[in-house]
Amino acid sequence: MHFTNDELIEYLRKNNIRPSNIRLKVLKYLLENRNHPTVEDIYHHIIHEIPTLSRTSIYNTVNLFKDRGIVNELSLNEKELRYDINTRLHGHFKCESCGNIYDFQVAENIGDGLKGFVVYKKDINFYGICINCQ
Amino acid sequence: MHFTNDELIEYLRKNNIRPSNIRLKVLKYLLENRNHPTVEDIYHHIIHEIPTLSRTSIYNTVNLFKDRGIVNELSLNEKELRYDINTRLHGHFKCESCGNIYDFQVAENIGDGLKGFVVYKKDINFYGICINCQ
DNA sequence: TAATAAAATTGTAACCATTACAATTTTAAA
DNA sequence: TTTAAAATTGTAATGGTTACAATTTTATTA
Repeated sequence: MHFTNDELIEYLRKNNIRPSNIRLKVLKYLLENRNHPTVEDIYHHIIHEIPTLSRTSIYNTVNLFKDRGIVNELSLNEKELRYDINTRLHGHFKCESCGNIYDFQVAENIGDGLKGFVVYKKDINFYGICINCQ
Repeated sequence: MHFTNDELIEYLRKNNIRPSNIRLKVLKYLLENRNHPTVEDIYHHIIHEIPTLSRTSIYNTVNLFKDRGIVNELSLNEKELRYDINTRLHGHFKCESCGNIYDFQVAENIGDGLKGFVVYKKDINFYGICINCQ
């Protein structure tokens, strides 16, 4: 999947995020890879294009994206947090053997028992051994 | 709910955990309160009964309980981890207003799409505003 | 265009829950 | 009692993330 600069700028503007060089590159990476990267992953990918890049800028960027609702922060019982550009409801499976993270479908009515509760974030994370590691 | 010492000892022995004073007190606290406490919560509750108690002992104990499968570790996007003596499948709802953590039912067949995957941990955590804080 | 303000970026230091580890104490076994 | 094993303790280290001030870049206005 490939996104033009104009598409990336539009994506950010629609979500009330001023486009900047760093933000466009982070967004592009998230959209074109969709690999639930850590801050370190993102940093290493972009440092080659922006040699003065600071890790703090990546932290600032993903936190801004999170506040604006265009990424979800994943806490998968690892040391580092991960970021997911896919904000539609889905589950994550982490293979403890190969480390891969798989998306899986989840019924929309999960948690419907919470009547009267306002839910604005749903984390569904499974752990185990994936089919390729058996 | 109240547990006798003999019941607590039996509970640990059945799960291959040598009973000790600290372990019995931690287990008793988890069973009788069921409030998803942090290490700090547990420590503060027991320090009155064991003045020489060390935080490390609480860390050791909850990690041992986790390894033996009698508690689940909850990562609810807080600084601290929490521990839940109820290891049956259920979801957690964290109210961002009052901080309360609610259990809720979850269909047993959630994640059945993961055919061929061995799942040994299921985390289902929701965040929002509870019915009492609206 | 220049001057000014606002926003973005950077780098360092601090934070702090958790773990590592060695020393001490307690418990169990012989 | 002796000895070994296990449990507990206290301190130091870890390391991802945040705080914050300084610098740079971008946008606005005269």
